[in-house]
Amino acid sequence: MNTPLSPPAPAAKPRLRDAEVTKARILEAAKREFAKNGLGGARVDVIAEKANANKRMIYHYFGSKEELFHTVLENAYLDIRTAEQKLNLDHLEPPIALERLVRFTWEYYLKNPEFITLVNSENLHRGKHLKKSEVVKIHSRKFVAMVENILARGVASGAFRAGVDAVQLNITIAAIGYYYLTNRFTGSIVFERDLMSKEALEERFKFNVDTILRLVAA
Amino acid sequence: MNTPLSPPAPAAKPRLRDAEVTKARILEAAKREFAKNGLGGARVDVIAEKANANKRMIYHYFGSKEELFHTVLENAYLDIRTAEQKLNLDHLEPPIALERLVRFTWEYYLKNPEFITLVNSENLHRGKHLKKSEVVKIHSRKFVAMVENILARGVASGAFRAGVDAVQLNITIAAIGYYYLTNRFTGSIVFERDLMSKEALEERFKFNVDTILRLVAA
DNA sequence: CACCAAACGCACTAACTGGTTACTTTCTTA
DNA sequence: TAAGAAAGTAACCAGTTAGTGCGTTTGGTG
Repeated sequence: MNTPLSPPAPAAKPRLRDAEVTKARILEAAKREFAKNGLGGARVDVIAEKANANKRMIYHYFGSKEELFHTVLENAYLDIRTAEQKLNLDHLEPPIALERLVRFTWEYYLKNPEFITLVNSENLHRGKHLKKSEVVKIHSRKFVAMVENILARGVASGAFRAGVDAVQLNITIAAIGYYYLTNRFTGSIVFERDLMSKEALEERFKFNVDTILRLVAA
Repeated sequence: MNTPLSPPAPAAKPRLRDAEVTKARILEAAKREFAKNGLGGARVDVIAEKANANKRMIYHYFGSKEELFHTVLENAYLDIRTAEQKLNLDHLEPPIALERLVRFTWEYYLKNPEFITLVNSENLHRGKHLKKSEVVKIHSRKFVAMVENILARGVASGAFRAGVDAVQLNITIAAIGYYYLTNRFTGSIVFERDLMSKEALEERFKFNVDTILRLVAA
């Protein structure tokens, strides 16, 4: 592509107009706005403003508010599934692998609170957008296979009991972190403790690891 | 109040205009509409129509859309807490009591799906409405005390291990049911199974009881 | 460097939405 | 039973919202 004397880095050419960069800015702003207010509560004008883009561009690149939401949601799923695959749990001792997975899930939710809110919003809409995303299903299959592999190796080594369903385990690992964090506001009120203090988060994480390991223990 | 010859039952006088009945109709319609579309997505006109009441009445009785939501949410919490208290778990064997609680929680979520969506909506708004509800806190304290009692009796009888925090246990019991049901749409897509079939629900319930009993087992 | 497609911006609209004004009808009670 | 209070209604308003028509600017290419 580059001539011998041209700058080597592709990023060295900062164009004033760049469709990809603008799209990315819109997606990032949309993720935040959708996460903050839900699909119904999010405002297209606010997304445009936060993205430092013209509202017209949103319709040019994404067609409609719903299609924009669809893209944001799909990206969010692909992001967490990709990160999970990078964990490389297949070569670890099964109990260690499981603890790593519980930790990863917990920390991912903590660092990416938009993920939780986007998923909640999608479920409020009965999963109508995600249904169309074949690519998400493919990635999810790999993820389930990963957990199945850990379970099978654990049973073989005698560390785990047999008969634990990988999907149920997956759901449970997600649940005990997700619920705590998505309901952190009402939870802090109902239980009259700050569920988000550093100590509370640490305590909950340990509790979660304990819950999962006891669940599969031989 | 009644003269000796007047009808004895207070319900025997069906008035065309009854503030309490109208309020109740509005609250019921609002619960459904808020649960279906969230606070932001719900439409006051739709609530009025579904309640078979004039929109003006909503503002007359509740002041604003947000105050209406507040009332609906508070009622939802009071309803589940009241039902929990009626379980009368204090005289049962601790493991039986815990299983009953897991079953109750699961079935309550199944029969009252609006509860989950209302709580999600409230958390999207950072708990701003529930904060004001002192009465909810009082009921919640009783609930935590109930679980503490079960745990203490279980430890005393040797059935449970010591050191399990009642609040963490509460959260976990709620989480494993709540997450499964609130994310039933995306979950059914991602895991490529119908999570809401009769068999799937039965399987999940058993898994949940198992999870909790293993968690507290001595 | 001329050209044209793609990127971008402004100003607009039709439909909607929470909330209100001004009014009528029904119920209660002195 | 008269009268006032409470319940209920219809029409309306001002601000907002997703979505567009159309003109302008930019940058790559022959």
